[in-house]
Amino acid sequence: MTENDQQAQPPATITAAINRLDEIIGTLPKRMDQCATFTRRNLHLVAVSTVSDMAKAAGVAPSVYMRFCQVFGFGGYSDMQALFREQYTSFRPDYEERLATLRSDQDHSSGQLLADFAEAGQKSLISLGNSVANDGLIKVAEGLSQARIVHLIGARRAFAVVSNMAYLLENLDVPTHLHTHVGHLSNHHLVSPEDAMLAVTFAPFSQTTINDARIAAERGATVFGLTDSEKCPLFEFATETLVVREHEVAGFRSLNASLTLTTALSVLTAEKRKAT
Amino acid sequence: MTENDQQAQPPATITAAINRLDEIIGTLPKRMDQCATFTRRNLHLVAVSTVSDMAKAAGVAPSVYMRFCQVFGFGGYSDMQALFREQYTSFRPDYEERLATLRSDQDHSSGQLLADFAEAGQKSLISLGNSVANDGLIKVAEGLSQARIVHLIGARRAFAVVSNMAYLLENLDVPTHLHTHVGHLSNHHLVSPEDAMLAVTFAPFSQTTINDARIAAERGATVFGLTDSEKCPLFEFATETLVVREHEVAGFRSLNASLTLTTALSVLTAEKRKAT
DNA sequence: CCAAAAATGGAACAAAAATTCCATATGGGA
DNA sequence: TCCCATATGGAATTTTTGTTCCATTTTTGG
Repeated sequence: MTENDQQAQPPATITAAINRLDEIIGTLPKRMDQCATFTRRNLHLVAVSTVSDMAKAAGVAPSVYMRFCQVFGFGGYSDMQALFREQYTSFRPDYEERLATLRSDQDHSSGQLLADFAEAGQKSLISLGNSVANDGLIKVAEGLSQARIVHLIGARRAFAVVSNMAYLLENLDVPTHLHTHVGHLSNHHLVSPEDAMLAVTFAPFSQTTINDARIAAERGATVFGLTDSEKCPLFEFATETLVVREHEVAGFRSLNASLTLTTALSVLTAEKRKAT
Repeated sequence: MTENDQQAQPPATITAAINRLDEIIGTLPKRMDQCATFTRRNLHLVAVSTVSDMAKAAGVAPSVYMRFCQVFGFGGYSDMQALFREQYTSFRPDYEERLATLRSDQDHSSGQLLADFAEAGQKSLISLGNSVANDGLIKVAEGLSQARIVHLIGARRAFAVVSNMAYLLENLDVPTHLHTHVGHLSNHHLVSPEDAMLAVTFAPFSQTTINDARIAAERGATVFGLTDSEKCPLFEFATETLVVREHEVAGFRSLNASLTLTTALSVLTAEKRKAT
């Protein structure tokens, strides 16, 4: 009634909550401010934590955190948590409706598609863990780490894989050359016997990639391969070829396993390189 | 003792849990199978739901869902939930520690590193289920499908994402231009008001990407964004900006969620385009 | 430096959730 | 068809969590 009542209505959205937090931080008593600051920095924890968890993490008593929720405008912790949990569930069709979807299995229009791709990605990552790639992975990392320059080549679907690896290796201070064929320059002369190449190609295999890899091998470089099939021509001349199995949705293969593998490979390579 | 005891030890990782789910689906009694199937498709809900929520959503009694958790190998729902909540909290406390581990530890040179990255990928894909608002995805797909040309731009880490999307869209017969700055040509004149652009940039944001996107917006094109932070400058002028949360291992963020999202987005865009 | 007001932390209490139990239903072999 | 093993759903129980209360401490203004 006076004028400075603690905000009566609670924030209706996460954005509003963040704004309000930024407003009140600094204006609160010590312990309450700890609550506000901690919460501001760990918004993602609210949805999955209990009051005691939050209070303990913020370094205050549960009752203080409780009161903080009220000053914040909520009825209590449960109300505040509800807001943060909402985002995980609200935009989705109702539970019952989802169940129907789950049965009919025909709906491809909305989030089902995204969920399907996510599922395919998950399966790819499981296969990756189960596959025997580990031995080979070490060998390839070893080989790449000893190279003067690491040459990366991959076309079409494989290009995202090699370009990501080029980015990682550059950040890890490993001399890298990403072959792109810009201006139809093939850069074969760049490859020397002290170098190593990683060629990535998935079925149906890119003739250009195979050719370039073969030429690199002929020039004396160590060639490694990454593919999704035992029939890959790289097996004919590559020192070591890794095979990843990607799952697919309606003909669209994911890249999750390949990217995860090459990320690990990049880090391993950089580590081995520093170790020598 | 006989031979077919229900698995005694619970899955220790998300990957193991998904794997085990895929194994047992189909082998369980009707209601239990509903639990398994629903959970498999809604992994992201476990962390923020109660048993009753999950049971109701799966269309079974809470006690059945409870028993499902036990057959699954967990002591109860709480245990299972703990595994899924871990991902929200685990990376908080000792990020430093993990980095140190990465440097010192030798035995991760085996498959541990790969397993860690795979695990991070799984978590990213689960988060994808709740971090991206479904209607945002639809809006972007809608916008891209109506464009004369789809312009894609992304630098550094984001480049793999846009180059993959360019590959997909091309195969789906959607006119696409991937901006690459080869020869320092910026191609601004290519962008017309009938076009749409998808700009991808992750923190710390690429100034070039932001600039090009802003210029495209000024030229009248519809600009959409994909990023990993609410602070992304794209929010200032983009029509719609999607946010994905990627998990990381020792500072290396995965790209799984982003790639999965853009794959779904590509397919959706192509579908909508054909529908008109 | 003192008194009043505000803030704090712990313990008590209430609400909600997880978990178990048991009576009933269901399905598969004799 | 009947019986037995197994599955199921709802209600009872236990545990955990949210919330409030109050004595003690700290801060603020005179």
